[in-house]
Amino acid sequence: MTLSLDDRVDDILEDLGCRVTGPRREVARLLASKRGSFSAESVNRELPDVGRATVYRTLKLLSDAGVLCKTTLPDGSPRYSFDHSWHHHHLICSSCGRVEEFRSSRLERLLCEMATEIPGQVLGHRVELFVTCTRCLWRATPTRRGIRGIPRKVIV
Amino acid sequence: MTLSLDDRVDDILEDLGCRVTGPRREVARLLASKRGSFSAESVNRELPDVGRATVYRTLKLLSDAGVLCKTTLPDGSPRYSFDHSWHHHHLICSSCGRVEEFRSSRLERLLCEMATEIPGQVLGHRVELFVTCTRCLWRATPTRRGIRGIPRKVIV
DNA sequence: CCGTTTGTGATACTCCGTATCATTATTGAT
DNA sequence: ATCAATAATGATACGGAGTATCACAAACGG
Repeated sequence: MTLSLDDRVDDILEDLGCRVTGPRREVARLLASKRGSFSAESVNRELPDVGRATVYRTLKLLSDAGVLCKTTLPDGSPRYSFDHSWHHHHLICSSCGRVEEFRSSRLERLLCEMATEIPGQVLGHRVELFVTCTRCLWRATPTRRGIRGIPRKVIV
Repeated sequence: MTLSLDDRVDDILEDLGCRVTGPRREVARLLASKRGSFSAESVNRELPDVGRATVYRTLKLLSDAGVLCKTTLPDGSPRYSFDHSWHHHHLICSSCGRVEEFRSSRLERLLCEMATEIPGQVLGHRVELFVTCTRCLWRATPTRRGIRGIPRKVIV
């Protein structure tokens, strides 16, 4: 049973030594209702009573706190999504912008090894896979049988 | 002997079926003098006689043509750098923003394998390693003996 | 050298994010 | 319960990044 952000904000803010305020709760309540990824501007639009600066400040706060994480779509536009606290990477649909998480221990091990061979001090990494998600594939060429039969032409 | 962008623009533009114009040559000449990565706005500032729109248009043109490639710094700000035409990834210095290229066939093979296990159609990928480059490490703790002795605490 | 086509630059706009700053709300202490 | 210290807010304005528009200028093929 995971509490939604809506229920956890107060604790999160207290843990950070921040004040629990109305606007921050409003942002959290809205975010809790979001599935997938969203833009800062959408949050701003959907909360006309909360100042723009406060929206951005709160998103940054929650990102720094590890509650949200920020991704960049292939076209450069930023998206926020929930960070499920374990180290992960993103599967980004180039078509609809949907962001999903993935992780691969093999990938992590390899990157960790590579870090020892790289000049300078490696601080972290980011891996993004650009995909057409199953939903978009489906929309493009709907088949009774699902996505079976669609060629997997992997360009990497 | 590699010709600098300065010398190649005319051919590149002709290959693309574009006209060879003064402003485009000016941008190319400036880019040729750049080392590492740069922002669109710096190009704009350094070429007051070339319109802002033209600068952006030319950068996009050269990016689409595969001459430049666009990276995103950890803070989200875009940077352009030369694309050395082979598939590669970026080593980004979190401290000074310097961008270097790297590639690892092991990494490519792994990502290619992973693509078959991922739902949806994988179109491509992006891997970024965030580092403190040797130059910045050196500036932080200069030693007679170079960067030897600096602990490699890899957080991945 | 002339007309078609492409490119240019000024302007204005959107989005994303931050700085400033006077005003308001939260909070710990009383 | 009240109060002062402090943190947060929202309005405003700004900077960077990028695109749309459109009258005008340049390129180049014939």
